[in-house]
Order: sequence, then C-alpha cells, then structure tokens
Amino acid sequence: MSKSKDKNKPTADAVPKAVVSRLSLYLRELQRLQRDAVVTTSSTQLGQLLGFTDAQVRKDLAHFGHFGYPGVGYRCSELVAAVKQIIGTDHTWPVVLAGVGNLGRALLGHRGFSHQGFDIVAAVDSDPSKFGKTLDGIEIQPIARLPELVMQHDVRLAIIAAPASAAQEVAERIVAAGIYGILNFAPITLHLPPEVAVSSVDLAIEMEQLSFAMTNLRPPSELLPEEEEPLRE
Amino acid sequence: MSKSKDKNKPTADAVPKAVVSRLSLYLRELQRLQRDAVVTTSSTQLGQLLGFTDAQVRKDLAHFGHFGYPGVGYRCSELVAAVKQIIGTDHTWPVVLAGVGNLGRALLGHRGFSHQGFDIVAAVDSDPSKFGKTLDGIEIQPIARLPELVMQHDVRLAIIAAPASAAQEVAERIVAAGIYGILNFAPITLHLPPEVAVSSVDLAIEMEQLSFAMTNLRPPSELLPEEEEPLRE
DNA sequence: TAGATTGTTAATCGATTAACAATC
DNA sequence: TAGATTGTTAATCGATTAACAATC
Repeated sequence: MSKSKDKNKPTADAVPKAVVSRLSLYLRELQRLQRDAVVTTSSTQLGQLLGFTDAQVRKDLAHFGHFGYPGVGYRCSELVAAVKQIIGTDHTWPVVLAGVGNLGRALLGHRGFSHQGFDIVAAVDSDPSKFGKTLDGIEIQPIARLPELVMQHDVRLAIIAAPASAAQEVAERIVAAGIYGILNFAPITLHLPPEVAVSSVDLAIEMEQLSFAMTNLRPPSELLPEEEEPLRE
Repeated sequence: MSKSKDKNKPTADAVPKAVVSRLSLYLRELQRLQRDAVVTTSSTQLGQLLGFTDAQVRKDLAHFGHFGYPGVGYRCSELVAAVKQIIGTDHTWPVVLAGVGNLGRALLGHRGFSHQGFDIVAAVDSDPSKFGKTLDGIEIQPIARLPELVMQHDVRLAIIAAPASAAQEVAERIVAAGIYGILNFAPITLHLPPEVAVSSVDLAIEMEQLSFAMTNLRPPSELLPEEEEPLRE
C-alpha cells in the first residue's frame, strides 16, 4: 500500500546524479533572478540562462513535484524555496574543516558560504604547532578531538583540505567520528564505505580539462604546436 | 581520403566530456601506482581503484589509440606518458590568476600545482591597493595590463578567483586578451563565446550535493528530522 | 477567447556494459 | 601450451529531446 504511487514522498530513489547538480545550478540562477527582482520565470528562460533545453529543466524539476503553473511558468520565490528544501539547504549545516593549510585558511575566511546553508563550526589539523590558534573565530583543534567536536556541534559534513598523503587517514577518522558526507580537496581517490557521500574537487583535474580542450579542440587560430604521433601504432 | 579511417589523428571529435574527466583520474591513479613502484597494471585493476568497470577503462582509452598489450595489460610509465600527451600536460601551461583575495592567495601559494603541468606566471586584481605587492614571487598587476601579460608569458589559461559581482567582466577582459580557457571559481554562470572552454568549481554547489545526499539518501540511522510535505500537491 | 507554458509520454540519442575473437 | 588481457562489436541501459494534451 505504500508501494505503487505514494505521490507525497519525494523519495529520490532514482534521481540521477546529474539532475542533482543541475538542481544546484537552477537554485543559483533563480536566486540571481530574485536579486534582479524577477518574479516569474519559465523553463525556457532558465534553460537559456544555463545552456539547457526547456524540456530538460521541466523534466529535472518533475522528479520532485509540480512546481510550475501551466501558461504562467514558475514563481522564483516559490521555486527557490522548493529547491532549497529538496537539496536540504532550507536549514544550515554545521561543517568541520580538516586541514588548515593554505586552502583550509581560505575556506575558513570564505564567509558568504554560510549564506548558502553551510557553516564551518570547527577545524582540526594534525600539526601540533597550530593547536589552540584561532582563525576567523574558529580554534584549531587536534584531529583526535573530532568525535567530541562532531557530537558537540551536531556536525554532519566535513571538508578535507589536508595534503594527499594524509587525506585517506583523515577521511577514515572523519567517518569513524560519525560523518557521512565529505567534500574532498585532496588529489586522491578516497576509499570509504559506500554509504559515505563524497564530492571531490581536484584543481589539477579541472585545469586538465582545459588543457585537453586547448590541445584537442578549437584550431581557430592555428597557434598550437604541431601534432605529435601517438606513442605506438 | 582523409575521412574514413585516419588512424593517426587522435582528432577527439567525438570524445565525450565524461571520458576526458576520467582520463584525468586514470592519470592520477597511474602516477600513484608509479610512485608505489608498480610497473604494469590492467583495465581491471584501474577500474577497481576508481570504481569503474574494466570495459569502461578499455573503451575510454580506445578513443585515443592502442596503449595496452593483450595478455599483459598496460605499462604504467608508457600509459602515463600517453595520457599526459592526450591531455596536453606533457608540457607546462603558463596561467594567469585573476583575483587575489582569500582563494587567489591560496592558489598562488599552492606549489605542487606546477608539478601537474600548470604554472601561475602572473596575477591581476582590480584593487589598486594591491598593485605592486609581491605574493609567492608574483607581482600583482592591474587588470588593465592583462593583454601585455598574456603576450609576455604566452599565457593560454586563466583562473578566475574574483568575487561573483566582478567575474563576468573579468572573464570578458580575459577573453579579450586572447585567452580561450578559463577555470572559474566565482559562483555565477559565465556567458562567453562558445569557443572559450570553461571549467567551473563552485564550493556551494559541491556542498549542496552532499546536503542532498544527506537529506534524501541513506536513512541507515534514522537521525534525520521528519520529512516535510512538498510545497504544493 | 487566444496565447503561453506546464507536466508527461513516446522517440531519439548516447553512453555503459557484456561478450568474445585476437594477441601475447 | 594455457592463462591472461586487450581492443572492439553488439546488446543494454539510461538520459535527453520532441511533441502534445491539459491547464491557466
């Protein structure tokens, strides 16, 4: 009796990962429209702004419910609220930062992050010389205190900004402390239980996408050095 | 006569974007294997390390040539060299950084980036109080000097670490200076000519993927607050 | 009402996987 | 040789797009 239709549960069983990342883009774009005092938008407009077809926008949203008005479109404020609720940023998530090096400090300083529903409430590092220091109002703690900190602040998400050499171990400690969502900035593949959600940002990989595009696509100005042979034929 | 087979040109016409990003993951993993003194690997091993099927690994590589030995596998060093050449990181790319705030400074300090084939050779900002200051050996220049700097260092890639409010204009100046590849850290959609390659990293969006996973997937421990109704039925 | 735009079903397209002959 | 693993073709699967009745 709870099987066949169950219209009310946005169970998200079968929501493809790509849909979720587009959802974030819709949200970002809708918030921009709101700032520009736009009241109503449409799948066509949203699609044009983001480079998607109108059909895709409607299909994506249809995964989660009926948010539009036929003949009218979508009210920005309503859709923002709906998408935030779907994504789960209708409330703020406390986050712990692991690794307070170059990047970690930048993330700590990055206020305007809490606007988007995330708030760094604690920071840990493995370098004892940093313990007790305060950065942007957050005291740097030994990594061993992770379980306590997680309990204390009801943390559910972590950001790893540790060096590659430490990242796997740090990730395991994070999971051991009861956290199931990790944003990983270290350039390695984390091996963790499947129930842990991991997002990854690798600067080198992003740049490599550009390098590939430069060397393989676009020969409008033929400035590129001449093609080498493949290694073996 | 150049149409049908043309085995030698890895033209990359039809290389899906997803293949290119997996290529970077293969490279990263192969380099790690090399560091661990592994000489030979296989599509099965590579796949297991990264969570792909063996068929996918082989198919991805087959887009670009024949790099393996039937019955043997792939020699790590050879495959590393081949993949670097495909990606275009068999040489170093000079990069200009636009925006020297929190994040920009972290990127400047991020040595070990040049190891991967990218070298920040210049930095610009729009804040005059920063002009002339030197950070990690790079002098911060007015954004107006972009065209000169690009010429001077033969720059082909740019990183935007400017605030959202400035990013579109900065991007346009970068393109006007003759750059066709941009890594954008600002949380906006850049509107640029289609021949410009853009990669984007939006911290909030990455975190939102985790937030979605936390609120919609995985109810192993039923700690999550009870489900709200969708906005309208 | 006429015009616009939704949500959804069916058609198309592309990407992943399975299977296997060829090769070492 | 027997065992392993590639590169590739064919089968499967999933995601995107087109089309349209329903709705405002």
